[in-house]
Amino acid sequence: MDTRDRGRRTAVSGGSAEGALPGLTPLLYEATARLDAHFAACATAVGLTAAQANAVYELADPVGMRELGRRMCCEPPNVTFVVDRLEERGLVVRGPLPGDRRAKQVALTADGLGLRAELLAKLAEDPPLRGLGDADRRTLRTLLARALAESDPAPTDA
Amino acid sequence: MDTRDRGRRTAVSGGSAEGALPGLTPLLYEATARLDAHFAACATAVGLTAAQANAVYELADPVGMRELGRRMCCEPPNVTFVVDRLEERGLVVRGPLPGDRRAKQVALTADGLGLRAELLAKLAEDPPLRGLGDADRRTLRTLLARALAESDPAPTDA
DNA sequence: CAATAATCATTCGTGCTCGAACGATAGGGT
DNA sequence: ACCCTATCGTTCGAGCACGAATGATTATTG
Repeated sequence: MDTRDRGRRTAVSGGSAEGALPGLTPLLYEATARLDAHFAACATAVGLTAAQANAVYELADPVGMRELGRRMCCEPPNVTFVVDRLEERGLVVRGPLPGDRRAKQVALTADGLGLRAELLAKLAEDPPLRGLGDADRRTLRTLLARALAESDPAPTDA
Repeated sequence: MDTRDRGRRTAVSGGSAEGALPGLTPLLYEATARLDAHFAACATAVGLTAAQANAVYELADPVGMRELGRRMCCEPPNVTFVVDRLEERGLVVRGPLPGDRRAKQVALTADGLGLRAELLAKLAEDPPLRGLGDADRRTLRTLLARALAESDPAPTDA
């Protein structure tokens, strides 16, 4: 269903590297897999791939390719690729970006806007991970934040 | 570093679909991204891609292609692809699987076994997500398990 | 102002992943 | 024995994602 499930390797990091508490890592992977699956299902429902739906989702307003890539969390070549597909289907158009002649501005067409509305509706229909109360969700968020903070993150500035 | 970071779309599922608690979904994605990054770094350190390292990791004993795919959480064509690369490098060999002439058995060579040992050593070196005490880890696991259990999982049987 | 460096989008090559279709073998029913 | 179905691994086509290199434009520096 999803673009590709990234070869979860739940057992890998969850095996010996986890110490005395097995099962945590697989759960993390499973959780993100659920989120991915939900998004991919909504994308498929409106006739898009997950990557394309991601682009459409982020195109609430016209932006340059670069900015779109930033929002999609991917590299420029990938943006070019995905936008190519959307443009072939008439869902977006590339135009000049005012104030910078080397950049291009991507904007949804009327069709694209309609599809985006459909996508948003689908996404809101049945969000996953609702099995927790508000207090539990807060605890979960706190724990995750702490786990990540005390771990070794990617250097904030290069 | 990773094979590809799957276009996280943290904002997507974390935006309106999350209700009154923003920031949970991005944290989940970030956590798995850390795990992926750690694994990919270890893979690169021993001269493998993440997918190849995943296969090598799972090849503790000789298995059929199908079983290997199951362990790697991916589809058969993918196993063929990855095993092809490993076989070209002399890290694995394909042989007949006793008792079933259409299946093949994949086994690590001596080189493959050596590389696997290196990989395991690297993986154990500095496992991520250690920033939590044992009690917090247990809580985290419990919460995740509950969130997933009460959500709508993939149908257990097709 | 001219030369250099930085940035933009693209193209190219490589790798990963999947679904569909294929030949080969295995197993069940008649 | 014979067919029919299921399974095994592979091949093929498509899409996603990245790093490196390119031409066009902008910004900076001398």
